[in-house]
Amino acid sequence: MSSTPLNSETAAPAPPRTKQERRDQAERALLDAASRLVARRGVDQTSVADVGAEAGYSRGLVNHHFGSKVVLLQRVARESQRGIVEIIDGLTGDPLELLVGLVRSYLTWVAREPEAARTFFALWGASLPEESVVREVFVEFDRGIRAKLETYVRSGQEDGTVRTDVDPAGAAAAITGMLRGTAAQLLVAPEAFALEVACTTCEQFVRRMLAAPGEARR
Amino acid sequence: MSSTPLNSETAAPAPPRTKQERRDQAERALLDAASRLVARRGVDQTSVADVGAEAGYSRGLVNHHFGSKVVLLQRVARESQRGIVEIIDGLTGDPLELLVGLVRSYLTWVAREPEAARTFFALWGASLPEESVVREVFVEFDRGIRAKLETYVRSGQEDGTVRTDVDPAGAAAAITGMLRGTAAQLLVAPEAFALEVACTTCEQFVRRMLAAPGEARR
Amino acid sequence: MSSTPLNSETAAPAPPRTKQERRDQAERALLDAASRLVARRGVDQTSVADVGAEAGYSRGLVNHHFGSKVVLLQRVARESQRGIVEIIDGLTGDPLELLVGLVRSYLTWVAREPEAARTFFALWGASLPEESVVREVFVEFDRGIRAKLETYVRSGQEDGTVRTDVDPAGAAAAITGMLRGTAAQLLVAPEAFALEVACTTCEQFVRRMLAAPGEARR
Amino acid sequence: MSSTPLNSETAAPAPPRTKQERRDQAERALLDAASRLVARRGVDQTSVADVGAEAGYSRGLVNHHFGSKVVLLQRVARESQRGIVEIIDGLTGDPLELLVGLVRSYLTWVAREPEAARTFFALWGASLPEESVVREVFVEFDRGIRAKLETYVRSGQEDGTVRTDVDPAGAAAAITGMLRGTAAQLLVAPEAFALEVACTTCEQFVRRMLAAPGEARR
DNA sequence: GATGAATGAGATTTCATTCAT
DNA sequence: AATGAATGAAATCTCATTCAT
Repeated sequence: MSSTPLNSETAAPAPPRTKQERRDQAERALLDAASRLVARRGVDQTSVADVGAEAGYSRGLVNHHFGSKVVLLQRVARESQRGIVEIIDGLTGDPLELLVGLVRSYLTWVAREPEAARTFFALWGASLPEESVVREVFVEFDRGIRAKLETYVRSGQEDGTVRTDVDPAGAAAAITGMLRGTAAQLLVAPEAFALEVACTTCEQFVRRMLAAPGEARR
Repeated sequence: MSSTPLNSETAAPAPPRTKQERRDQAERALLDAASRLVARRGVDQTSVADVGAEAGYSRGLVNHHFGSKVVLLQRVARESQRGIVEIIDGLTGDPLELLVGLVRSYLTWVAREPEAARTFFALWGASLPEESVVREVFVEFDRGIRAKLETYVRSGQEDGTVRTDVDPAGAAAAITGMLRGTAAQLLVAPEAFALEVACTTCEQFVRRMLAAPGEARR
Repeated sequence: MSSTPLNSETAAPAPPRTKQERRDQAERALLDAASRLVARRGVDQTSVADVGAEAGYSRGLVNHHFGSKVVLLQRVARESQRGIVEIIDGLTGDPLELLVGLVRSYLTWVAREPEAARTFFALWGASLPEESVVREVFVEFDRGIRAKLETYVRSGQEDGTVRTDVDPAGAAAAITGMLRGTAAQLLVAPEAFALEVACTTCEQFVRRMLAAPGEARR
Repeated sequence: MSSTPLNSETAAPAPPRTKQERRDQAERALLDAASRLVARRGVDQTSVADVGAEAGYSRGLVNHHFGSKVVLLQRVARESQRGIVEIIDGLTGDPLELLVGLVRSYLTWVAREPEAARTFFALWGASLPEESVVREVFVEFDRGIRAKLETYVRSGQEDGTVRTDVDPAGAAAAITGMLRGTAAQLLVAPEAFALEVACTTCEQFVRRMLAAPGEARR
């Protein structure tokens, strides 16, 4: 019954007062638990009861909060995409350097937060069959990512740092593909793979593909 | 539209005489059925009973032949990888042209045989969670693919068609990643995507990355 | 034939209020149903789905409550042993009379409650193969039973009612064996068998074996 | 086509010539294999396919030879009873000594041939539920065993070595029960049990129960 | 005589979902 | 808000049996 919220930042979250806070806290725990389990076992091998237990709650809480497993998965999928969106939105510099910089940010994210990355990739992998329930979530996501990269290519072409003989949409798709395909290889067999080499090589790819003749070559 | 059952190639195979023929024919039918269903619904949403029925046999035949679902999936995974191996092994020309040619062969394969490609990608997607039962099959496959591409890059460097400031292993991983990631985008949302543009852009990527200064630029 | 539902003991229990009550009631019903079915058909011919249905619940409830068939069977086995434990613990008198009295109590129990007895014997029978999942339950039970009887023999030897040239452990095993083997014959073919004669003869066996010279002979 | 049956006793059986010999040899192998598997895993956990394989033949041979699993089991059950019949029929001496001698023969048989004994006991155990398919085989067997022992008791009473205040049928049942129940305890937990002590004690039981006053006491 | 391909019923188990507490 | 008892569909796998070779 104490009303002093001391140490609320560093201590474990104090038991929240309001229903809304309790609700939000449970939802957060469920989403995190689902994320971990999806990364570990995959979408279909993760049960809603497991998610509840992993979150420290009951078997029934997922349905109570999300209504169905599909809704939970779509929420987790969208949350898993935020890591990548934040990377892209956090980049700075002129368009060419931004696109080159994306390579390193993306691939080191996978190495630095493999669990979060694996959640994203497990869900993406589950979207590849024709009738996947998360497919639509990734259709939208992919469209958004490519649109952003396309914009950067175009503005690079406008400010002269990017060659004009490159198709912006095609380059966006190719870069997206290269990063995702390389990151996936990394997750499947981390030990078979020199991150630093792959990273540097991908940077070269992007730079040589896009850099206008006047730009520095590496 | 011909109604003459003369064409023995397209008609249903005649009932085989020997046990071995029966076994082989059933196995073929089961693998093909499993491939179709995995492409459509994914690994976990495909039941062994469905596979038997889709193949025109009984519910129990998959276990009779393969012993378990896992064994079936690993067989299907390995078979699905053969399409890609055949593409790579079918390429000719000097190393640089071969690597550039790979791009078009790979991406048009996906467009030409989307069902076979989707089988491969659905299984690859299923290999991304940590505890996937098909993971090992793709670890080996990826290693083999990268090793082949690395060899091509090296021999290109030896015969002077490929720049020597490129890391062969890194380039192999990046090309593998680019093709796989681009193809996957194509399968997730074919309508969002101009195959020809993506194909041409990826060819540019490879050529600009690898072509030695003396080589023709496009 | 009374149509008044006054007798709350024999009527179906009222739907319970709390979760714990519901759980206990379901568990009781499942254990009783399993006991009946094991007596009738044996361990392996009893399916968990049958148990659920026989108990008036759904097919899935056994696994919901007990987790697996093995756990259920081990619970049923332990419960089936209680009838015998209660017989032994309910005996009174000096050690010799107690051991003689055990014979009649044991064998009339089999005749009086043949279903409960058959559950015990069906499970014991299932424990005889090398790899039986209930073997351990009977290893412990047998040890306990023999230990008790051994104690009675010893104290009879101490108070002079039991001959001292008898090995207590050996006598415990022999009595246990005689009762169990005789009871089993009774269950296999009740019609081939005069209970009263068998009972009297077994009492003679025990008395003549154990009675010290000063004790009355029958 | 050689006609020299050299070493037919010590060598592996020569490939038999006639169809009948081949048939008999296969049948023998199947029965032995079934016996081993029943002892190890029990009746229901033994599949006919396993029996064929354990015998070194094909999955289908059991049904080819015996028609059904039930028939095989009944054959195995009858064969498993032969060990005990041979023990009883091999005994000599006056009726009292014969019955006392039975104890040692029986219990040492269990210790000496535990696998054969366990086959018998596993099948007997399977006969205890009400609807067992081998029940009838043991009903007959028990009747036969008791009839034999009853005869011995009667003739002992006639020649004066056995007390006349003992019911012959009751004693037959009690002795049968004691031996079977003691042997079963031995098989369930051999390590918990001193064979020699149990054996000696059971001999005492029989002797004290049956010996006429003039007979030597031990 | 022997094989083993094929069937299909049935076993155990998992699990998303519903609902009373 | 949260729990967890209960359901019943569906999954994998086992297996006795049939039958063509």
